[in-house]
Amino acid sequence: MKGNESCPRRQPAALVLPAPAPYNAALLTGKWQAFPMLDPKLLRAQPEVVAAQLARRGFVFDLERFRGLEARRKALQTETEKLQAERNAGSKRIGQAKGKGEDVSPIFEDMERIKGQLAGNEQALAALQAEFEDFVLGLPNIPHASVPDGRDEDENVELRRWGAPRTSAGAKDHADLGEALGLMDFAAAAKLTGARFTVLRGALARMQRALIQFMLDVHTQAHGYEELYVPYIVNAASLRGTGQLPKFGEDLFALRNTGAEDRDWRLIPTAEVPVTNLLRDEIQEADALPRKWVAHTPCFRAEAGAAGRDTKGMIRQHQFEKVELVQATLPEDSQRAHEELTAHAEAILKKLELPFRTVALCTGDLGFAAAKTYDLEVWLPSQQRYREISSCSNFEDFQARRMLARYRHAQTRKPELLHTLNGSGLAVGRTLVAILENYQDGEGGIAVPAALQPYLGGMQRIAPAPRA
RNA sequence: GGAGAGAUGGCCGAGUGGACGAAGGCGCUCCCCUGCUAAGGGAGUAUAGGGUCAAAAGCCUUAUCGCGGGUUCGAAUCCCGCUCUCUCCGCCA
Repeated sequence: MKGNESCPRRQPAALVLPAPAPYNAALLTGKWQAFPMLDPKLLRAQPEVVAAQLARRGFVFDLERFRGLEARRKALQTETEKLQAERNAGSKRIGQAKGKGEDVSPIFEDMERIKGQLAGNEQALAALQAEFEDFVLGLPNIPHASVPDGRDEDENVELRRWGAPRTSAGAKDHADLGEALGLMDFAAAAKLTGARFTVLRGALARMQRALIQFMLDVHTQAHGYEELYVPYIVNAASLRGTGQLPKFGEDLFALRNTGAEDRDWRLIPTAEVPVTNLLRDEIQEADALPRKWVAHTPCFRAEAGAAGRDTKGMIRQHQFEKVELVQATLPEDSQRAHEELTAHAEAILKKLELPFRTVALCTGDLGFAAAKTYDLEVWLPSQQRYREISSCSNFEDFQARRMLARYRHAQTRKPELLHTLNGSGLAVGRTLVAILENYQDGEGGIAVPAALQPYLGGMQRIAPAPRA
């Protein structure tokens, strides 16, 4: 999920950010994490550092508002807790006095006063804490130090290319190819539902299923992931855990008639949500890490802000299939795991012999929850350019903090936040698109990638429909 | 969908409105004893916040016994609503 849309890229001239605070090595290379960002302790201790780091990705951190909220919270909370302590002590004294048969009426007078003050205070504090939480939940993750600075996708950095792209003109796009084969039907889907859906038939429907099977097999057998089957409907707590809520509710399909008034169920936008949330409120033993999970699910996205983009074909749909990789690691291992997970996604493209490139997203293009992201972009001959087919991100402790996903430190035996990562391995619909376009034979037929043939009963080519 | 039972710490399990963040047991950690793949003895062992501190330690403090409300000076305990789990009936892939 990209969060950059809602992050203003230009700062108003009136707002002058303080000079970045001196690089605090102790804070940034703490006992178990390189970037303990959005840690409330750091937020309070050095909000300017947070502001400066978030500014890298074009996010304006409202220092003044934060400081105001924080000052009010501190005063109110201290006072409220003092009153609570008085009340608790008073109650205890009543119990003790009664046990000895003493008169308790003077204590009661005192309690009456405390009770009155507490009622108002507790209400005000709850409201203030809710406001504070909203503010903090709206803060995106801090880019990792290795993420290149930049404003938008034009400043992403290409890391490597693989394969030889077909640069000759005349390649048909996947929608034309699929419709000509009679195996891809957008009109039928529009009748059934509306725009941005697809009906696949025959060999293409089967090829999509084969791709799912193929990807799952590679990741479970060659890359060591455990396969999961998970719910396609999740609750709000799960969406908050991975960062989709509260900020990106517009991108999600919400369900009605769920059987309970206050039940807030949504269709998953990615398997990341149910899979990563398995860790929510759990403490892993250190030797159980890394956890490596792979799941195939359909994904549902409202595409609220995408009107007019990629309107033709299967590139941007409300419903698509994806095979998702998720890892949970020790903090010190997440950087290495990120490289590894990206390589696992790349392996699928290589086995399918699809030309692609790997880019490092710049700070301005990073998703809301990500500290660092590599996108894999596959070559689409009809567009003569690379298009995203996988996004592999390291979230460090950002999701873990929201989810309270922890592990027990081997030495200290204390619970510590773990790191989470995920990546598409791959987006299946777009993989199908890429195969159609890259394997078109110029006569309306589509060759089947060698790696996929065993999953299609040895089929080597999808032949064009006979002319009527 | 109908009827009933339940939810307490890593696990099992006790808990009379007041000394309960919670007996006891298991597990785990450390120590002692023991010449030995055993047994015994002792100590410790929930989590998340806030304050203080340059920081850590420490100290002070709040909250948490499924979740949310309520009664009360005081709630694991009483009342109401909800969620989940289990059993039986019905329906169903």
